Amino acid sequence: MSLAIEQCAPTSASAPMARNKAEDISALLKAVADPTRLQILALLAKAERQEDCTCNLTEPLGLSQPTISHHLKKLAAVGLVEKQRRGTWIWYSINKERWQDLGELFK
Amino acid sequence: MSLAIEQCAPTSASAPMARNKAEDISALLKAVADPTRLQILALLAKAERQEDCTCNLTEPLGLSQPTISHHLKKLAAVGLVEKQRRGTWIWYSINKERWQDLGELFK
DNA sequence: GTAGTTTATAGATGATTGTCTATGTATAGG
DNA sequence: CCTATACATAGACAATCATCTATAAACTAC
Repeated sequence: MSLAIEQCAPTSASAPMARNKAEDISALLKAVADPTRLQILALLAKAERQEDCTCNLTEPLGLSQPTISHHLKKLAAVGLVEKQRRGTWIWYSINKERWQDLGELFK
Repeated sequence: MSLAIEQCAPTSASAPMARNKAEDISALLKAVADPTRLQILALLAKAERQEDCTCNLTEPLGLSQPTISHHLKKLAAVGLVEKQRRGTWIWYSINKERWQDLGELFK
């Protein structure tokens, strides 16, 4: 009998992170894991009063208005951005609490 | 002439985040924005010596071995996990520097 | 060499997704 | 009412992706 380099004991066969929880976190991360949405968030962050309307996002990103609307909806669905109607325009801003939630994930 | 509620001046028509940079960050986030990969990372984090081999991950996650291999490859591709062969087994562990990079994104 | 074990790769398939065009809805001003 | 503007929704399409089965590759032990 030889010296086994190492055993492969099933040490971590314990219960994994609950699937529900993993899916919730994944949904939040998926929302932010898109280059266009990252660009949108960066634009919102540096805009005056940290808010902007859809019409100001289409031109710098070179995308159609429905596409920007689609991305804003995804961001709003997970609470990462908030919308506020003022007259004809709808102003979007980053929800900083939700943003911090993301930071907490990687501590 | 009436009182306009608000002007919609194109304040943030300045240059957005570079597309290359947005795509790089997006690639890193996509790697972690999957429920199964989040579960894998959680298992690695709480395993003895913070490492585990593929064979220990299939059973608690209820997925086939090729599927686990596929996910580990994706995590390794962005540097989030490292692999080390010891005998027949290959031990995977989290790259903590890369993990911290993720946290820095949301500060 | 052969046999057994662990991991990786190839190929297939169904689901999800980012984008577009076309159209609908809501608000403002005459 | 009508017109113009801002935004949302619907549907289509190509690309990406998570999973599987089948097979190959790498290593250990004999």
